[in-house]
Amino acid sequence: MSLPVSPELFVKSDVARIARQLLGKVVVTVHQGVVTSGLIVETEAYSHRERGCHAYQNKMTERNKVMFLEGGHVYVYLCYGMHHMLNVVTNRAGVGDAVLIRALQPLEGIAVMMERMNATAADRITSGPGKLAKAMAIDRSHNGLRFGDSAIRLQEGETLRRSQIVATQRIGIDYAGADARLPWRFYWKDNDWVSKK
DNA sequence: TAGAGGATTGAT
DNA sequence: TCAATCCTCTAC
Repeated sequence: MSLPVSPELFVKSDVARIARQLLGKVVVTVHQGVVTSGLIVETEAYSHRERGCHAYQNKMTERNKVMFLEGGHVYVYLCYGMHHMLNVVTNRAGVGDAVLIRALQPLEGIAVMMERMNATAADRITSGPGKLAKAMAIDRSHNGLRFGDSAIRLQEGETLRRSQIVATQRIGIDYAGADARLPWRFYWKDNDWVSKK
């Protein structure tokens, strides 16, 4: 399947629902003519209404300004000085919501991804937000692009049943207090490519 | 303008 | 359990 994801998905519902609906979709990147792609198996929702979010209370900064573009834009930032995080901006322009893509199941370009990861096996090369960005050659040059750009796009893939989706609390945001306990991490049940804590 | 810390990862 | 690594944000 290579149907592009309808842009309406990113603006027509709340960010947690969109995070769930992104499971099974396909991320495709083209870097120096090389195509890589993977099924989304893990996501996290971030809403301007809670403390875990870079755009909490809709506060715009130099880093997060892309989050305030219309849903369907690409938000990439550098974490811990070395890892790039891939996010899908959601909601209408002016509202800072986004979905973090945390893990992929590789489809195309597996040999290239292994090479980029210095891996001798295809094992777990995209199981984690920093890893998948490196494997798919995603960096801050993608920040502010729209999904559908020649470098990065989202396509329809597999449709998951409700029973195949697990919701848990998000990872690595203890600073968010009670909001850290929101069940806004979604993953594909029993999928080997989900990141492990 | 200085200082603290982070939506992670991999090695010890 | 801890270091790597650098950009961003906050406070002064």
